Amino acid sequence: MLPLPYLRHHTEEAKARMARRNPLLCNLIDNILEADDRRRASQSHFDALKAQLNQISSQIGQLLKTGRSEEAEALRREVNLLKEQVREVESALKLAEQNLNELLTTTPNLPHPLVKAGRGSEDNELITSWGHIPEDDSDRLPHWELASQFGLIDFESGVKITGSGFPVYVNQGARLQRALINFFLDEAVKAGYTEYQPPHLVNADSGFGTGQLPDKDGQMYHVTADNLYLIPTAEVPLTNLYRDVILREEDLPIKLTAYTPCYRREAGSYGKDVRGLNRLHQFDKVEIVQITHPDRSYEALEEMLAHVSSLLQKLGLPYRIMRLCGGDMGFAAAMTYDFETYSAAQKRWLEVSSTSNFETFQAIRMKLRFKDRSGKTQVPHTLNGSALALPRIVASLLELYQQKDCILLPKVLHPYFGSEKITIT
RNA sequence: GGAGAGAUGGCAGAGUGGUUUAAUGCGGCGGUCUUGAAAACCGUUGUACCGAAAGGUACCGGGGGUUCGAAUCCCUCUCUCUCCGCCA
Repeated sequence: MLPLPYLRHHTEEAKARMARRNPLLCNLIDNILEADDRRRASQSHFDALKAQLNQISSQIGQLLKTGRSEEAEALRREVNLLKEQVREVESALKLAEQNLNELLTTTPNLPHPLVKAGRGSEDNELITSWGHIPEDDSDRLPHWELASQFGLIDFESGVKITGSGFPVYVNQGARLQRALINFFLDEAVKAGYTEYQPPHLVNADSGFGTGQLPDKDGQMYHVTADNLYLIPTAEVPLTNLYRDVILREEDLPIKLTAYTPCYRREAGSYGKDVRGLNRLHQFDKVEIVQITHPDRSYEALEEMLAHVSSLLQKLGLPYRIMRLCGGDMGFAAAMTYDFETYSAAQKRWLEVSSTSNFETFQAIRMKLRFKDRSGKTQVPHTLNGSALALPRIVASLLELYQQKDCILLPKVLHPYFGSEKITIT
């Protein structure tokens, strides 16, 4: 949710920022400000009438107490007109609040001034890249063939027991998942993140808090019998731990991490882009989340980028970092960096991490605040990033490190995997 | 799944129609005292909104209703706890 005071006092700046997402969204800001004016007028009107009514009510109380019931009776009759007015103004106020709320909750975040205007992924900015893309390559196998050759993943059984997009990891494939999860979690804990195991189902309030609802209703699996949602990312339960909380300034920054499976319906995608591990309905991911002082959130974002980079470097995977343009960013983000690793057989880049600063957008929705040292209530910034999402890492690893009869694993994984390589069994 | 109890401020816990701007205790913060600390004592201590301010309004799990007036009465929903059943 956008901060109203900022919109009021920096309207043109806000519109300029919003235009980076889509110029057509700018009039949303005017609509919000108009709705807010109407709401405030209603509020004043209501408050004044209610004050009058309260005052008379307590007068009646006093009169009754001192035995002057005739006067009380007279006042009681008089007040009916006022009461009718209150009723009308109250319903006007509720309507005004609803209007404003509807607008506020469906308006996306303002991109940071550094974010380029643009429509989609073709407008994203390349920030940096690392590692060497192999060029030999005619006989490199794609990961789904390697997975089958080495007996790592049973896609067909997944289809049978659930449906497409639900792979079954087998034997060394399952062990590799566990190795990567443990490696990522250990690295996050080393970097100061507190490890959590949150629920995989969340209620609608949590979905709303981080901005998945109402924006992405329909992309989450919904358990209708209990009105719960399967998490699309650990960001949702982790960040919502701090929903409706007032922190102290010295509590910041808060750094959280969790491994969870992620569940996404991803309706309407088919074809070669979703082959193998490219796009799944269920996948594993280690997530990192930070809650920071508003003055330090972009430092925290840099720190998170460095953390994710170090993971990829330790795995030896070539990657590049893209800063998303306004049109390609998610609903709640003010700035997003995507990490993409190179798929040596598919010869394309695969997104393995998305790391974002949401500024106050989620915190306002969640009613997350902190008291600064002077005792004033302020809104902190929230950030999160994948560190990392497993399937495309596995795809890149298999394709990059494949040999004729084995797949050599990067050194950091040896102790986790219990072996230096994946072999044919 | 069955039966019962309950939901009040950071916590505990009063309050069943009008000095409740929610008692009291604990905790927190400030002060007195002290070499320092503890104890004791004094003061202070929720959130949001409207307003330049003075001040006002709302909030006692959510929503609705009765009433001049609701934490308190009525309806409804949700959640929590206890016991039983089932169960990793």
